[in-house]
Amino acid sequence: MSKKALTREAILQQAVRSASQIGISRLTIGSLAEQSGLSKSGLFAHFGSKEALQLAVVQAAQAQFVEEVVKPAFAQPRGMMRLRALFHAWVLRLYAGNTPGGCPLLAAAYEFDDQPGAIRDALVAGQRWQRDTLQRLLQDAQDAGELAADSNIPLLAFMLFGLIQSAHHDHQLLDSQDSARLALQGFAQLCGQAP
Amino acid sequence: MSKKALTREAILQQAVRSASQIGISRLTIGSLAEQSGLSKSGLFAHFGSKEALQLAVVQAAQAQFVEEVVKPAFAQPRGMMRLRALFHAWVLRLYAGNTPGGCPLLAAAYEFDDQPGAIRDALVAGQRWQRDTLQRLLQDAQDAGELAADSNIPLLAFMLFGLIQSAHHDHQLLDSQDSARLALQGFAQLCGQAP
DNA sequence: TGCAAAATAGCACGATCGTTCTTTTTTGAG
DNA sequence: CTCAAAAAAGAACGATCGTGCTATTTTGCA
Repeated sequence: MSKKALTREAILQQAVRSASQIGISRLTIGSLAEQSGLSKSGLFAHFGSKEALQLAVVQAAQAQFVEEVVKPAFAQPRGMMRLRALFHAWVLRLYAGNTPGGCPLLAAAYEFDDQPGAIRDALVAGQRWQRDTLQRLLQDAQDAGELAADSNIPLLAFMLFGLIQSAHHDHQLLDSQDSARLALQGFAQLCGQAP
Repeated sequence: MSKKALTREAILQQAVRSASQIGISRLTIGSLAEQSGLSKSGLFAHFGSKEALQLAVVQAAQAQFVEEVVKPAFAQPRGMMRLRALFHAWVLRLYAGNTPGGCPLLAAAYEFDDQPGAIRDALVAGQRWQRDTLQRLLQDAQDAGELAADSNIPLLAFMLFGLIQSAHHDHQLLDSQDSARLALQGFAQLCGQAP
């Protein structure tokens, strides 16, 4: 890996952390350069524009999500085990220390939902892919007979994603201690894993 | 109502609209003054600081929520009817035209969850009150025998709020046509109003 | 090791923003 | 209608930001 790519990765890793706290649109070249030990122009040269930097941050956060949530789930056998692994990793990630300000992609969805452009497009594509993946795992579980045959898959995916957002909200804003437990309880109830 | 209060209300109404699109933290005195037909300093004099303006916007949005969602619900008889009225108004408000960029309070929750201060404090208080209200209506419905006796009230409130967020997300970011229907379907399923 | 190319630093610019101070216009009670 | 008080406007400030240009340092291959 070239020096340039290494530096770029270090910048983006720090940028994702910052973005989780202050939001992608409030990242500044100056403070990001300071945190990375670079000069403003040195950092700027890596991206060419602020919007390109922001787009790179979104893509880095998306790659991180795939690496930490989706890939481990696909290491599990198809069906309910894989579905449960996906959801659990998704929820527990909200409480891990790597993004102290919460999920940068959820925050970005609220930041950019009314601002057309490349960033919004990337977010939309990522969220559609997330939803499709979730629905595919639900369908697999249903095909394997581990989910009620009359389950409404799109509705279930919609509700499971709501659990994620509710957990994020209660944890980040309300400092709720049991938001993770509630999300997992909700999953168990919706997917018929508990009475 | 004095001239000052009238002007202030007009400013805030426009500010809430803008905040729903660009977020509270990116409101600027200048553009807000232009939209209100005032000068920068003229508008500024109404609030004294940008943070005070942002706080006033939060409070205005909260008052708007109470007016449009909570009060109409309390016009319904206690129990499932009132609960259903609250949830329906809450969902349908996401699709009304008065806040084109979605719910400013949900967006603000993601914007300020990592920024201590008066604004975050106001958001926390408002969200706790929202949740408490929702749980109280759920409890009333359960007491009236219109909700399963073994329902987990905090979990139900957590999941219902997730439905709201999921509807908001799918509508604002994914331009989903059936997000409102999914949220109402979810409510019916969770509150035992449908098979 | 030498050296071209790549990476980074330094500096300055125009624009924008929040805020302050002073002046002008508008309001509404007597 | 008068006129003091309230409301709004105007101009200017320091700070910060994104960006472009040029110089300097660092890298990695010959």
